[in-house]
Amino acid sequence: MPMESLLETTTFVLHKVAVASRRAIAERLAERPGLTLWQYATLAELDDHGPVAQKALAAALGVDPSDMVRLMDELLTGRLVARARDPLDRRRYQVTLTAAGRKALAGGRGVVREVEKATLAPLTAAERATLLELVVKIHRASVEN
Amino acid sequence: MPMESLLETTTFVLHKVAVASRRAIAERLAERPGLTLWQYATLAELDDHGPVAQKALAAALGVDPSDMVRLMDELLTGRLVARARDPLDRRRYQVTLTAAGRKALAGGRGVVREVEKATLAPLTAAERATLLELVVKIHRASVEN
DNA sequence: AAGAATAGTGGGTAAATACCAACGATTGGT
DNA sequence: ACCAATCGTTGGTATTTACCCACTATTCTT
Repeated sequence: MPMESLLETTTFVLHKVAVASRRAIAERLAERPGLTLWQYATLAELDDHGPVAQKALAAALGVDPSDMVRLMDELLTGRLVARARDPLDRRRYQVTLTAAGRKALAGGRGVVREVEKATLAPLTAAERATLLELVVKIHRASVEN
Repeated sequence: MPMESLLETTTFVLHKVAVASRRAIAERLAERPGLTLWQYATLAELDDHGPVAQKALAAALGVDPSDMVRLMDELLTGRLVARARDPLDRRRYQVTLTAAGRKALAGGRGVVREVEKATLAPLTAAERATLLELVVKIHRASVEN
């Protein structure tokens, strides 16, 4: 049998698959709840880990703080998040999800679930779980330092 | 236990992992064999599927034909590939790997193996095989139309 | 109180990505 | 012979990504 060496480099295939599904999600996210992928990720992270400072948010998502500012601008004008100075350290903000933000997030989650169901369709439920487990394992190792 | 919803979206984690390892490979590829990621992929594809026309090459890699032209320019000036008009259809080229191209490809493969060994280190050999199998399965489905 | 460090901000950029339209040369259909 | 389609090519462009530096306001260190 032929070697198919390119298809044997995990990174290459991984990247192709990731980019494709990322694109699919971004497109459908843009039309329905009207969210950017990063906006969605920010809302999700915010929902996962309570009210946090912008910098912590940026670090959690792997985004430059200056880029997080502009992300916040968008979310604030959409009133999807609210900001207040942290009384304990008035340099920091405490960023919180608004009701509208929670609603947008819920819509986004629906889209993500839907698109992933399609892109991961070639896999059985067990395989999907395994895939997630494996990539999370890698991701965890790369984050812990 | 906390929900960690973002880490439960396969696409998000997949993308993070893919981008990170892709970057690592690109950096080391650039210094040692002096190849771009796309140049490497082109050489690999060329090695996998014999001499082919530029358009077929572009299609196989998922690249726009006009971008493939510029890729070829780089590979040609490095004499890593050679082109000749296909005698059966003189619109087409037949692109082939040169000895230098094969050498560069070999170097690239070493780098890729090395980097992947590092990035996939959190996984056992069996898990690495499973991961590759799963993403290839998804990729195949997305390519076949 | 002075100086160092930190959070957020604003302004900018270099590179990568992924396209598109138009064109010459060549071939296939009729 | 004519027209349509195809291959490679040129010359663009819009978007995304991922940075960097300098600055203000505030806090921490000593």
